[in-house]
Amino acid sequence: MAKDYVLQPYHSEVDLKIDYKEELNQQQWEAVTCPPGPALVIAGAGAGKTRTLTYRVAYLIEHGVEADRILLLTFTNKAAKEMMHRVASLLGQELNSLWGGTFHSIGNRLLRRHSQSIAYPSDFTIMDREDAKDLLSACIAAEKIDVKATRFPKPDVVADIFSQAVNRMISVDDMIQEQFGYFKHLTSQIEAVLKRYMDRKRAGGLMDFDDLLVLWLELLKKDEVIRQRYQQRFQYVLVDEYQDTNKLQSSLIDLLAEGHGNVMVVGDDSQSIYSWRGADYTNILEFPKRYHGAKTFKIETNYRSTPEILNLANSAIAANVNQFDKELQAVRDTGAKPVVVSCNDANEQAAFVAQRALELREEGTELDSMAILYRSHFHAMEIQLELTRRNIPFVITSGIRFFEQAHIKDVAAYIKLVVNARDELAFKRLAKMLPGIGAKSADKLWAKFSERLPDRLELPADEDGSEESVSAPPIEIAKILVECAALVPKKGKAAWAQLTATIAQLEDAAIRSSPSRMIELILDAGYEEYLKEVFSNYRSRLEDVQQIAQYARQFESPEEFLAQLALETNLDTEERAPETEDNERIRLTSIHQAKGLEFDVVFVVMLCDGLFPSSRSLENPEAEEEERRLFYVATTRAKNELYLSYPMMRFAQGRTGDVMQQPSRFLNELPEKVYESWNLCRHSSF
DNA sequence: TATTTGGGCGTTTTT
DNA sequence: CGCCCAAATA
Repeated sequence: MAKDYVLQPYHSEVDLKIDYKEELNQQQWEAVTCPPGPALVIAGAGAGKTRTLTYRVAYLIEHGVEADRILLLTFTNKAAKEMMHRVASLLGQELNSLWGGTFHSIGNRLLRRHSQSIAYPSDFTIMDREDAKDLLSACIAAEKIDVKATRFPKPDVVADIFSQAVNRMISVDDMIQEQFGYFKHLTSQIEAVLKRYMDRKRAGGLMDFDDLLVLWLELLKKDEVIRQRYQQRFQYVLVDEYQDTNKLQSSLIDLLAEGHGNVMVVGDDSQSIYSWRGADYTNILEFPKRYHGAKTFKIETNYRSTPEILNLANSAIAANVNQFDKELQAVRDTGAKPVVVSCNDANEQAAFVAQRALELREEGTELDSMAILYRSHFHAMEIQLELTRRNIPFVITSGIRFFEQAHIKDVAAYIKLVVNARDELAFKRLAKMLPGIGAKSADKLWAKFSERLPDRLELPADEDGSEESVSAPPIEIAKILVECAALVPKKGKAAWAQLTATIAQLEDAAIRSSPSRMIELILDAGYEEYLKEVFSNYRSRLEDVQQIAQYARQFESPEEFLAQLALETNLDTEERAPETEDNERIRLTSIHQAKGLEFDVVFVVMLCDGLFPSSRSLENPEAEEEERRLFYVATTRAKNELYLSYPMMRFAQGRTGDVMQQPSRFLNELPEKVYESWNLCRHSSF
């Protein structure tokens, strides 16, 4: 323990670039300048969480800590980028040696360097959710389970069982006992699927998102040399959104900080909204117990919202039992009361939102600083239509993320196969794009193809933990494809030959060195034709692919490009194409994705019981509390104006006619004095 | 008969 | 968009 380790400024205090006392409030200042050792910062919504963390990093660096001794863990790529950017601009210098990123991206970085220690190739492929599901389906099929007769869980559900188990660090058996009791009798079969799934992943050099964390932890636990190396390297560990970490993530942090205990975690238990992903907010509640002598800082001054909005937010969260005591203090001047708007149906609600947004714009609020938030992506249907109809520009962070769209994944599959010939999923995806080849033929082709791949070399254990990876001699994929041609149905022969030729060109060293050139080649070699045939919106998809080619220019190898592609599931439109003109757009987003953002005006829509809170969450009180925290997150995004709306009727699926909706219980819980009511209903009988 | 392909319908939240 | 089932095709 570095008890008497005192931070010494590089220069005398007067020479520091940043005047911490001046730029921070008292509570923030205390956290930022605290001595080394464990620290818990409880920062309410809008209290300057990011600010505190970035100033802390700057403070450490200004006090002589080398940037590469700091590890900054965040929840989203966006948050990571923003923080790195802010620190750099605070200090007026680029900080390339500072390790900052999501848990998953840091895991990826470490595992690439030390893949030998966990018996993986360094060019392992990262699977997204869909890939993982496909592989899981294949495993269930291979187990010869009669899914109909046994009512075996769907691949989605199996994936969830596995994921929850690893993230919470419990066995699959326990996981089923606890939350999937109705599959108890299938436990041994589910475990058999898991075994097969793990074997297939390893055989194919594939990792799912969870593996990036699981194997990272395994690496540190097993390999003492590597563990000590990183424990010594990262003298300061800082974690953002700590309330959303799960057991696996907190174990990683604990292990890394084992020697020195210099961990600063920042979070807000009231904003914990990821328990469905295994997040456990007892991590934050019990941090002081786990880290003896931890200092706790509370930052409770809210600079973001008007007192009226805060008032509503505070009363919204009051119904929750499990939380730290804290009271957000408003410092802003009084503003407009939040409005609860009842509408006839979703169309009227959409009309209201559009209308109000236009009025506010007339009054001088830019569309850019307005957001429409909802619980689930499909709640935004009518609003999208209405905004399109009225020519109001908008950006939507949709349910399907940019890189998960079919055409992007198609292009990636070519590159993936060239990089990693054992990638079963990439192979099958390419095969199924050809005419006359469906799931069955793809299976057969893969069986033939994979049996012809050379055995993987036994990699020698690496004594000094060198960062160089051992590379096997390249596999000539095109050649093996030719050997499989006999199995291709007649209809697909020509296309198979073309695919073979394309792969051969991609394998060529000159092309292979540039992911961007690879993509251009894929387009020219027939993928553009394919796009035209298959998709009605060919133009926009082609543009997407061209944009990807552009984006790929910054990467020097396809491996690097693919890793980034897999981890940045969420790259925004703005980041892909920096806006040239100032065309302002209103933002549509799920509340989960709006976390950490703020807007002058916020509309929260579809506040119906059963939609928000979702009907599934009403089954247990803990889930309901989480939904309430989600509501709290939504309301605290607003700076100046907040509109909470709900339709009285909703078109029912399956049946004809409309179904009556009850306003959300979260609205009913609010004291009437905290909001104003607008009733847009034409029928006033209820 | 074995597969592929097309159409209809329902969506929690994400790295 | 993906999943599932029914019709079309080899």
